[in-house]
Amino acid sequence: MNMNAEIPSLAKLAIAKIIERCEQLENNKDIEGMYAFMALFPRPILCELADNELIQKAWAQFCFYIGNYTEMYRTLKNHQFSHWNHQELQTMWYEARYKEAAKQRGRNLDDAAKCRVRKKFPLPRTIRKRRHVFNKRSHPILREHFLSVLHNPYPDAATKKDLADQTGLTPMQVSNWFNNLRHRFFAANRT
DNA sequence: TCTTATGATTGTAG
DNA sequence: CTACAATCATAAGA
Repeated sequence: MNMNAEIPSLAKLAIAKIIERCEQLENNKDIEGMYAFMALFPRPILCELADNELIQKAWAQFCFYIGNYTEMYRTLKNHQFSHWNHQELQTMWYEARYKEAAKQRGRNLDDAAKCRVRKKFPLPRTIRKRRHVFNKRSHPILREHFLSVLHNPYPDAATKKDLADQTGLTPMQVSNWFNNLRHRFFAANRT
C-alpha cells in the first residue's frame, strides 16, 4: 500500500531532524544549546524550507543573539507567529531596535527616545494578535442553538463539544462565542 | 478612510 | 476550571 508515498528526500529528513532537535532544546529551555545548534547553519536556507514556527522562532532568537538584526527582522516579518509567542518576539523586536538606535547615537536611550523608536518601527503584523473569521456555516448553527435555548443559554461541556464538532470550531471558540453573545445580547436588552 | 461587528484576551470572582 | 465585563485588535462594510 501507499505506493504514492514519496521517498523522503534528504532535505525533508534533515528538516524533520532539525525540528525534532529544536523541540528538545525548547522543551529543555536549553537556550545555549539552541544557539549552538542554530550556529551550525550558515544561512537560513533550511529555515525557509521548514515552515515551522519553532524553527523560525529559534532562528530569530539566534539572530538576535549574534546581533544579525536585519536577518531577525526579516524572519519575524515573514512568518506568522502564534499569539503565545507574540510577547517574547515583540520584546525582541523592540530590543533590537533600541540597540541599533543606541549604537547609532553612541549612548543609551532614555524613555522618550525609546518611545520614538517604537513609533518609528511598529511591530509587524506577524507578531501581533489577529482576529480570524469563522467559517460562514458556523454562525447559523451557533445562533440557532442560542435561540433555541434562550431560557438557558449556557451549554454544558457535552453540548459545547457537539457544537464544536458541528461547526469545526474548538470548544474554547464555542465558549467564547457564547460568552460574547450573552454579554452583547443581554447588555443590549438592559437600560 | 472611518465605522461597525466580532473573535480573542485579560482580570476578577466564584 | 467557569462566567463575566471590559477591552483590544482587526476583518469587513460603509
